[in-house]
Amino acid sequence: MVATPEMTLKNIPTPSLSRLCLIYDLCEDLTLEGIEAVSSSDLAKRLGVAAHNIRKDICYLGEVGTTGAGYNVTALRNHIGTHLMLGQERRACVVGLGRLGTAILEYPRLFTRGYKIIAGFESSTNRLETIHTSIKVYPSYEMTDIVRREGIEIGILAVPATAAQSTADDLIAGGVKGILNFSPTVISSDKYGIIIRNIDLINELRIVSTQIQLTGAQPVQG
Amino acid sequence: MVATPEMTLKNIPTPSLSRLCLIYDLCEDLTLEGIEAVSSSDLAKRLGVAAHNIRKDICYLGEVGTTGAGYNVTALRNHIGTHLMLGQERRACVVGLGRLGTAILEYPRLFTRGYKIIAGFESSTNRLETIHTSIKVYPSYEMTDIVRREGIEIGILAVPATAAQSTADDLIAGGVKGILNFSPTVISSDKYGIIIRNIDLINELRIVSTQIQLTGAQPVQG
DNA sequence: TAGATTGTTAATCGATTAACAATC
DNA sequence: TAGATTGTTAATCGATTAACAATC
Repeated sequence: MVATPEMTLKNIPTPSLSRLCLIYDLCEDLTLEGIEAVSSSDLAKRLGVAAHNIRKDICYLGEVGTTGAGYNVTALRNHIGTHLMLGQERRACVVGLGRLGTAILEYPRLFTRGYKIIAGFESSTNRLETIHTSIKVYPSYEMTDIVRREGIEIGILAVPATAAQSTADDLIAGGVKGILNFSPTVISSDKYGIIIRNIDLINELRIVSTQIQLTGAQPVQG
Repeated sequence: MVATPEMTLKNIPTPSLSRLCLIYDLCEDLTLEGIEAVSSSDLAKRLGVAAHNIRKDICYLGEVGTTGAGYNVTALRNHIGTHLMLGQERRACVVGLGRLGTAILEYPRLFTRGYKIIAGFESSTNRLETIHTSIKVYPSYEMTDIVRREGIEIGILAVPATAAQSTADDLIAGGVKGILNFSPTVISSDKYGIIIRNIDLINELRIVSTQIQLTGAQPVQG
């Protein structure tokens, strides 16, 4: 790619960003499988998208492939990792240690993929006492302080809907830069530069349900 | 909305569909809070989007509001529920009963929002013996048969990456129409009418990480 | 060389935003 | 009435798809 001054990484569409992250992780798997070279159509097949879509995504980060011969897996991974700064360890915490929260707290893949869970937080002290894990857990009122002290960048939220927004505010007060919210309500922040992603299990199921209806049977008349 | 023959529900963009499902659930919460009327800007504020976006979404389903007075919460919920057929009970199963799978299996909100978990499946018989729940659990080799017999429409996948695609194929062989995949790999189906949504925890964290970088510090030079 | 495959521009498609007439 | 707010069209913005020259 010929560098154009107006063209910065900030212009990369979020869907492209998501796919680039998937490619980054896929490259690690490919290396473990002993595969050293891939084409855009190989990657496309694995990710269920079109090959030109993949090429366009990679193209946002500049040239890395070889015309006629595809991509070297290691080079491609390094290329994406460098540009999107995915190589560095990220410090995170989990808030809300119910079933979902504890499942995330001890998910081994987090560590192997560069996410270090520094702490867990739970507002119920009774509940807190029943949790046995190698990761340190604290009552929620200590959250803002500990987040600041430990330099935690990302908060993973798994609290009830009613607590979600105030918990998010506390995390942001402690200095987190991003929140991945699994609580069943949309949270937001007006503060500049805070990244929030809302993932609601029920809503994901609802989307699947409606798409089943809409692609299957005839739609109801309006 | 004046009905146009070309305009079917199939044309609704997926992001709009997602927001409509959120509004549907939000209406239930509003009713519980005793709120009977909302404007598009009220809804927009709660969902963190623009008000005209909300109006446009609702507009896909036809008129339901009152010019100058907003929407009746109950009427709006019924309107969305009827058109997207969200009112009916949906039969689902969970495959892969590790920490995440069991957390989903017993998530109480599923039932209250219309999703009935009929069964859980796990390939390890040792693991299967340790699970104590009111929901019936089975070894995975029985999955295709039970899915067919019980008329299960949606499969929720929480298995390791290596097992994900073959497990999905078994679910589809049993007749599921949709799959919500939390396994850390993208799954797909060529079969017409099968809806698949892939949600990868690590990738969601990666998207947050990259967006933190891209909005925060200056981007690296390419 | 011939076949394969990237990088990149242009064209198309899709989604959001703006704007405002209608009207409660 | 005056202020508020919907429904809907048109305009803009964003993302995907098509196409192909370059070249390994």
